[in-house]
Amino acid sequence: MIKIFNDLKNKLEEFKPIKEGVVTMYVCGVTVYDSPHLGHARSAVAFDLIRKYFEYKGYRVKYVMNYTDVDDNMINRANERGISIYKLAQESIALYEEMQRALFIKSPTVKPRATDEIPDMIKFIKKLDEKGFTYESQGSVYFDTSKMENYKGLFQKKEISEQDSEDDQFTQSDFAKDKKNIEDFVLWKKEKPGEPSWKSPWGKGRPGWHIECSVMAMKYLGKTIDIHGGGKDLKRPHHQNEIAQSESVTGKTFVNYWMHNGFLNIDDTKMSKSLGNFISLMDMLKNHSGVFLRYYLINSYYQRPINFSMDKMDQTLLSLKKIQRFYKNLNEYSVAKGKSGSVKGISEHKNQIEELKKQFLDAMDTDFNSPKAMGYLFSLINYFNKNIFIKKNQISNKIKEDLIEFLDGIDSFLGFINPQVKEDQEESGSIWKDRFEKLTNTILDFRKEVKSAKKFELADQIRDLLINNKIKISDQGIDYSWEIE
RNA sequence: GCCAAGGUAACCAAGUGGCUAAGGUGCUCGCCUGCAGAGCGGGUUAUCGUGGGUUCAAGUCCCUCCCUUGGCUCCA
Repeated sequence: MIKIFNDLKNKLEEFKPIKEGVVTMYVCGVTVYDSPHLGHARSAVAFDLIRKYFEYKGYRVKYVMNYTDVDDNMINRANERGISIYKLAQESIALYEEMQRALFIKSPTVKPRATDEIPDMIKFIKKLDEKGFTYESQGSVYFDTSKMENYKGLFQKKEISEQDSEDDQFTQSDFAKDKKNIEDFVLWKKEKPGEPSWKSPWGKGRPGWHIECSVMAMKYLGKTIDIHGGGKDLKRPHHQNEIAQSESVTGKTFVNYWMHNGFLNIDDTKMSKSLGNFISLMDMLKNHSGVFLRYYLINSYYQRPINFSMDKMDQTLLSLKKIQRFYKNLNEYSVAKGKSGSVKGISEHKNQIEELKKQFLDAMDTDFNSPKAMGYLFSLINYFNKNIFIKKNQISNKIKEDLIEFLDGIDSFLGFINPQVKEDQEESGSIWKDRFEKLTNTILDFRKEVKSAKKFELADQIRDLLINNKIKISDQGIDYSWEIE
């Protein structure tokens, strides 16, 4: 049974899909005016993990993630660069999808673009208009939040008193005068010179920010969807407004479970270009593998903020290596043949393994608590190192195969236990890889001879040369193994 | 100012009422090694920001204060 922390109700709830065996999931995507940064990666990995975990548990997942390709940022950036917003979007989407591939993020089932959905948005606003939830002001169409009961209660923990609301500085906003209520939001924005626009019953203009998500979510997933996700910054007003307009149109619950991922800060500060601590994901991938970044992100509970800093990377990398090494050791482990092992011992090991597997899955079931689950994975590793790997033939082939199957299974959503698979996919057929391996082996075979002859000084020089070229050597007595750092 | 998120060991990070507060990194000792590293094993540190309160029982619930970060409306 999967439990989800529902942000709207602020509590942990049992997940019950609308349709048995199917999960409908909508996640607010990015505004495609720039290359992706670490914060985008965080959100993308968090919801990818959730999506894939559902699939691991046997659900069929319909996963929609939109691209916002028209808004002020888009228009400003396109004008700065002297290109169309369409071209800007194409470029940014390409980069975003490159990031997805690097982080082993499965492509969403549907990836709609706002500008392709404008006729549906106009229909949607018409319906809102017919039901009396809108008004026009200065050529734009607004949603009248006072027509909706409990609008202020959405995602709100504490009641704001009328007095506080009156005192807020934003009541002096330039746009406040166009609205009836300060919380009202724009559905259709009147055309401004030099901006892209579309025809509508209210004149030329473009859609407001919130409308696109409601329209696309309902179009592809239905009037009520199981899960809606996004960054914590979208809770209010974006998601609040999505609920308001969607439920006003349909009269039904829009979303059953709301989920929000925490921010990613850098050195205790928000990433921002003006502070110069903006980390582009493409730059990051030059020095760190996508597998590793994925692991780093999954090591935090999705709801919590991550405080990123470069010096944390090293300690995290070491723990990842431990997992990957375990997987390798397990595959190479000699199991008990016939009745050579102690039956009692084998059954004890089996019980311990089953218990830790169960705890791992329980942690994942409880709101996808990946770091907690990782704790149990390490307990499993430690149990093996301590009780099984020290001697041969401690477990049966069945136990070994079961565990490998389990690890391969969870790797379908973790994506970092067995990096070999992914690397092979990328690099298979490369003659350079083959040649490089042969060359390295030749050098190390030579070093082996040198060591046998006890010319240690020369052997150490060869070792240093290779290490300086990022080839990590592990000596086991006279034998060796190596890998690229 | 208002709103939101957070403050758990040297560092990272779980734990939201109930056995000795997961796990990782670091440090340290041992095994291994020609040596080093890597690896493996043992050991190691937490009055859970502060002060009160509720309870048989609180890191976990309520209140005070302090600190960090973010948001404050056609910015996402």
